[in-house]
Amino acid sequence: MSTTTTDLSISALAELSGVTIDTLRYYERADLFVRPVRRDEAGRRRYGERDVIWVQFVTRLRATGMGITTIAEYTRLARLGEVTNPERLALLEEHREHVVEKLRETQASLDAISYKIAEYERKVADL
Amino acid sequence: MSTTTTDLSISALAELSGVTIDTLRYYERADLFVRPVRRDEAGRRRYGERDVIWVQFVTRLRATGMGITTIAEYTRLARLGEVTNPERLALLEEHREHVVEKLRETQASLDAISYKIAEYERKVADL
DNA sequence: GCTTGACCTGGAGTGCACTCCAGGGTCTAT
DNA sequence: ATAGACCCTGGAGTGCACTCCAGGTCAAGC
Repeated sequence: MSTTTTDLSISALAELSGVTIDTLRYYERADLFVRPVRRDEAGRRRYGERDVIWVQFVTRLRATGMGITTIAEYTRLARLGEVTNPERLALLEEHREHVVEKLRETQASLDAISYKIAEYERKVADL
Repeated sequence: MSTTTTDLSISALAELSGVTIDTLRYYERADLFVRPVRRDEAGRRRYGERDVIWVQFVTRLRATGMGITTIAEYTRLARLGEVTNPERLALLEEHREHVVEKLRETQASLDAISYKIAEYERKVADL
């Protein structure tokens, strides 16, 4: 048995996660990995299973609008270990509130747009 | 009775619509008004009721992620009159699809985050 | 042994939607 | 008639999240 279950190149992780190679490198520079990304003998990045899971979660955070610096802060806490669980919890809870609120607003705007669409449908049909 | 029901200064419209003065001027440059914004004798902008309604709708479109150029296209169609109703309808319907899809994705990501929050709650409680 | 392809680095460039600025005009109240 | 508030213009600057680039290394296949 090997110490790392998975062992992906950057292009493999890119394909798997839907994040581009450039963005993966950018995330690394922005300190969004909990621990330094492993390298092979030639200096190429090798990602393990935990990296895959991490990137997927980062993607969730991004998809809900969390900024890079906030994710970096979350990552920093994760690096410090279990003691920071309460802080990480608080951070995620606050983010969730933002997202829920944003969803509400988007839904409200969508309703207004749908109303407008209904108007157009009526007008177009009446021709 | 006057020909214009409302007659707002740019700061009044800004306050009313929640859009900054600079952004209102920016929207004007970007051609997001159906017809030229009226000016008083001194060259200052005067907004009527239709402008208010229009800006509010533009805000809905922005809030749901429609880009400035697409709104400009929608505006261009509006300028051409009722004949473009079918095109405007199509444009809004396509946008609605995008938004609905985006909402779905955001909700899915939010679910993943909520799951993570539940994990943290469990861990923090178990201490 | 040489090409091909994947990868590396630091740094520059991009697109978007604002947001700010300098320098100037005008209206109102004191 | 002077101060202060509000508005004007063209253009520059900002923040964010990528995205691209030049120039180079390295391993594998022909």
